[in-house]
Amino acid sequence: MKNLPTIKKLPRKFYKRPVLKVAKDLLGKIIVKHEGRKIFAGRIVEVEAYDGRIDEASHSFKGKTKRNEVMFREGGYFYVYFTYGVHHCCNVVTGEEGHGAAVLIRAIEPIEGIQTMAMRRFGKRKIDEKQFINLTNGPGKICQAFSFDRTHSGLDLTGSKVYIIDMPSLKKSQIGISKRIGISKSTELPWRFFIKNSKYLSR
DNA sequence: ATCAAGATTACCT
DNA sequence: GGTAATCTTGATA
Repeated sequence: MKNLPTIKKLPRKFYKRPVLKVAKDLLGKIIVKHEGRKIFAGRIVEVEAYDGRIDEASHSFKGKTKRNEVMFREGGYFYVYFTYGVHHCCNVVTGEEGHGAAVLIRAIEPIEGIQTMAMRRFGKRKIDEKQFINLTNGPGKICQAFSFDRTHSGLDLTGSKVYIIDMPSLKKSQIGISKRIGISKSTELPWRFFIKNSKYLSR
């Protein structure tokens, strides 16, 4: 057997790099969640970088607290928080221990587990293909579809419950860059990255 | 103890 | 385009 693509989890080394590099490199990769024998998976199409050392919009900007403790670990942990009394958002911790940097996953192209995602998002299993783009095109929607909540915060992404599968790197020309969405501080930083032609973006 | 803000979304006009 | 929903967190007293 040769020339078959190898399915490989991203290793610790991938995550322990600077947050802006990890953010761009996460585009096109596949995030996977196992729930018993059910599997959920999707292609990451939009992310934002947060770096607590220089970025006032980051939860970690003012130092370690009970809520953001996971952000200060070494790269490769899953940071999930609850906001607006309604939604969860999920992040990938990057860099070395103590950095307080993470990548917010903002939009995904659903691949596996779509019927269950539809159930969680819209209360029914059968949805029109047209609605696929509304399943996971926002950070809160992703967490609803995948059932990510604070109990998943601190999971090791090199483990077997939630992880990310390596995929070929994208060309630079396929990646779009913009300011981040929904923040009120450090708004000028161009730290949102997305796959240019994707139909599954949050906006 | 109290309070304001929040890395959002859905639904309204 | 505007805003209600809903509750945790972190800051201040």
